[in-house]
Amino acid sequence: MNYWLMKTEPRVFSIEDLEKEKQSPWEGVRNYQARNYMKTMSIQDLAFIYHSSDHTIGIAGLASVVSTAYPDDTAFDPQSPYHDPRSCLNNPIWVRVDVGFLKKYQPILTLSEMKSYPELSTMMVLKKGCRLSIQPVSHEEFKFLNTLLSHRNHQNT
DNA sequence: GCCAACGTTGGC
DNA sequence: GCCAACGTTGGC
Repeated sequence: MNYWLMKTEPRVFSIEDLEKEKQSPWEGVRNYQARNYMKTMSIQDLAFIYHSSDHTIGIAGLASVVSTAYPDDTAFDPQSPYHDPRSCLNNPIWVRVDVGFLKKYQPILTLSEMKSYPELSTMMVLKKGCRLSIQPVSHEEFKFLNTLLSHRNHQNT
């Protein structure tokens, strides 16, 4: 089993949206490195959902990977904001996976709080200028985060 | 809204 | 294959 961090702008798609929909395609990834990571995902992998470009930035929830990668057909749709004319049905460039809602973290584990833990200093998302929207998370990082987050959620529910 | 850091494009 | 110009990301 592998662990991931998946970025989203909550104004476009938030953890609340995923909670409502229970399951959703993770579409619109248009970066080769992120795509390649998605292609290596397995069912039951776990992914932190990270809210970026918002007034509250940080880890907002947890999702499970519920499908392996398959063609992202939003690339074929001229009406879609994710349209890419280079990608065609018989030779799709872009893929997506489906993710299922698991948890919402309240409050969000903010970026600035994450920066305060030396255990998380290796995380890609904390590296300055890292724009990769799908990031691998190490087992150690996951373990630390999971412990931290379940403790926090306990205190608040 | 600003702007640094990054990824992509395209001329050569 | 190099690299300047450009568009985008994302924290602040």
